[in-house]
Amino acid sequence: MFQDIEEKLAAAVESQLRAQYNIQLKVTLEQPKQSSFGELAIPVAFQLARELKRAPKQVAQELAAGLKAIDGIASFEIAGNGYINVRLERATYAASLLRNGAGSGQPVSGLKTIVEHTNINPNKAAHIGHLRNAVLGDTFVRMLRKRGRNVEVQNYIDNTGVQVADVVVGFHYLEGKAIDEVQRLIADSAIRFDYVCWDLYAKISAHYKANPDTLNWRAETLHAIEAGQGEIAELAHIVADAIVRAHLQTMYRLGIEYDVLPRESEILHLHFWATAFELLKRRRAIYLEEQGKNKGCWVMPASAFRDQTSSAATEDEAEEDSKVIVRSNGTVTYVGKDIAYQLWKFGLLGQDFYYRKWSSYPDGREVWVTTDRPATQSSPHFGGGAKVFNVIDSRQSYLQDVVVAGLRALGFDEQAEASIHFSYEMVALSPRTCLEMGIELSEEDRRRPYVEVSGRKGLGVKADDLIDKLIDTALAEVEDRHPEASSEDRRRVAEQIAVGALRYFMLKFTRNSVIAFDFHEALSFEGDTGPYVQYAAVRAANIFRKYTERGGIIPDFEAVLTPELLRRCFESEDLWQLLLLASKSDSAIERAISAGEPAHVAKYAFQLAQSFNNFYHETSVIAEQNPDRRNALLWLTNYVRERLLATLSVLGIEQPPYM
RNA sequence: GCGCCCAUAGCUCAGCUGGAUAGAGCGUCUGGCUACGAACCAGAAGGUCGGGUGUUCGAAUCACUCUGGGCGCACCA
Repeated sequence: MFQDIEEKLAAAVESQLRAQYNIQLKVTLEQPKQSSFGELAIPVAFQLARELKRAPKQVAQELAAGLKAIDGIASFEIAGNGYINVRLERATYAASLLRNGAGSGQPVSGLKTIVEHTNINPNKAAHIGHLRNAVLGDTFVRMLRKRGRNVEVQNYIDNTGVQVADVVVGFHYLEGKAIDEVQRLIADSAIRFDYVCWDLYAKISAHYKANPDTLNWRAETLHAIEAGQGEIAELAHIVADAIVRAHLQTMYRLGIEYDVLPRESEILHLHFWATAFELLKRRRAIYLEEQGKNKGCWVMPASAFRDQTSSAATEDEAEEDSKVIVRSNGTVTYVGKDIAYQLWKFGLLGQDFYYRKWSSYPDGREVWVTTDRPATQSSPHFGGGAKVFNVIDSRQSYLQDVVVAGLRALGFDEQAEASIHFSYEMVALSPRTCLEMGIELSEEDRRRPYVEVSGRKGLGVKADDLIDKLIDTALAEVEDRHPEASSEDRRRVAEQIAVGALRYFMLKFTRNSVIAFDFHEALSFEGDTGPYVQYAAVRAANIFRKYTERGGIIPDFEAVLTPELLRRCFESEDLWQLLLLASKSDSAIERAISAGEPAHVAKYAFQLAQSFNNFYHETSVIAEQNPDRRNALLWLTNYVRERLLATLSVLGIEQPPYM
């Protein structure tokens, strides 16, 4: 809603600039420093002043005088040394919000955007680092979908890599377990298979370290997996599938769903790489190295993915920096497979996977998984996106650069531009949390600001443990506050609060700040947290519940709220500011999309909740004696509630029935 | 050695792509529950935006540099 006014105003100023000064300029609008200055500020006079070589204030005055009246805008004022501040017609604005209702998102349209996230190695339980990835990705997807983008969610499964192989080594060589024994572990509901693998992975990693000679187990296992035949390959499949199921379950606890699970095994078996390899060779994007340490490998020259400015001093150095794509033994590296996969995402590979349905979510969404056998079911069409966001932590930016360079070297410049590494910093552990968890720290680590999670060492906070702990903490509080509710009911509310707290916690930090995970902070439900926002929504809902319980009738707002009534109501600065902020929800989401920053949505939700809580405290709605004013307050409450709920749903957070 | 990221209140972080007097939350101190339930609200204290130089009407924001931290730079993924 707010965007409409912004667009109208910017367009009016731009045409005025053309008419008055014959200048073509893109006008940007700002929020005034203080709300008392008005609703919008135009700083364009500063830019103009330079070109016209005149004082900004004078230019602003001239420009403002020339601006014609715009519907919905009350006044232009000159302030500071050259701002043009804009005031809206409050009643007109409120009336348009009243007419248009809250709006219900945008219809889906346009070219496909692919968002790839989660991508956890299917060899152990998910941890908090994976949660950041999944919550960021999922929220970004929700933002895009809310604004009408056509989005496909992919969760890449590396089921043939070293990490899976290591757990298989653990079962097969270290513990001597046969397939049926492992299957019994998976089927046993009393144990968490992904937790078993978590420990086993740490165990085998330690074993390698103590007995380097046993590393040949890994090589043999990898070989068997790649060949895709025999007991070891079968075991790998069984383990990976079971872990993927566990991961999807963990993520579903947070409301995270996927459309398709592309697997590395299919990239291998359907020979995606062979196709990509031919392309790369034909376009001379890679070449066969004939000397140096990379002799016998197919490599991509460093010049393809490094800045030209930082070119190596000598050719030898350039060779050192080039990236091996195919090893001297003929096997392809991870990056090579990733180039093939990225090509497929854009529909550039010229071949496709087969698919079978993996499962369905309660809301009806289906997840499909790739297979190497012709399908028996007809599936949706996957891949072929126009834009691709890869949610991958920033430590892999070098590899992402190589993938993009691969596209560019093949002449797919447009797709290279449309390949976005949606990067984020890692989640580490605060030293305090390490101590709480009984993790021993060296003197050096203790002084660090944070300690890195390590799957190999089994060092980290498991996602499900954290969720369980959050639920327990919330449940204790809910039981205390609502002894009258049934225990299943309280459990459900505690779960909603836990998810709200966790998702918000993962989103409140901007992407490039390292999260030093701290239990004390993550388990907090006060202040800048998800439950704070949920609480505001619950309070708004309570007003309506209490009002109708006491026999109040909710009027037809459009019929009873006259322009005069709206004008009087929003003469109050506080009420007006609340309405205004609520009306900015879509524009907040749109801005967050262009900034690629889900944290902005979380911040907005918090501000709106804060503003509403203030209103809630200051203004009595139900007890308001004047029926006209009461109706206006009820409408305002309802409007804010709808915007708050819409924003929460973009964050993947629900409003509990009570708190 | 090369590349990327970070440094803002005691702590954890925002700061809308260069704009007006730098903001939140936590913590500390003070005050507010007859209920639209205080997981809340109000107020106070707290800052040389790591240091320096530059760019211009204007810098937390851009450039350069220094300091201190983090992460990458495999024929692992």
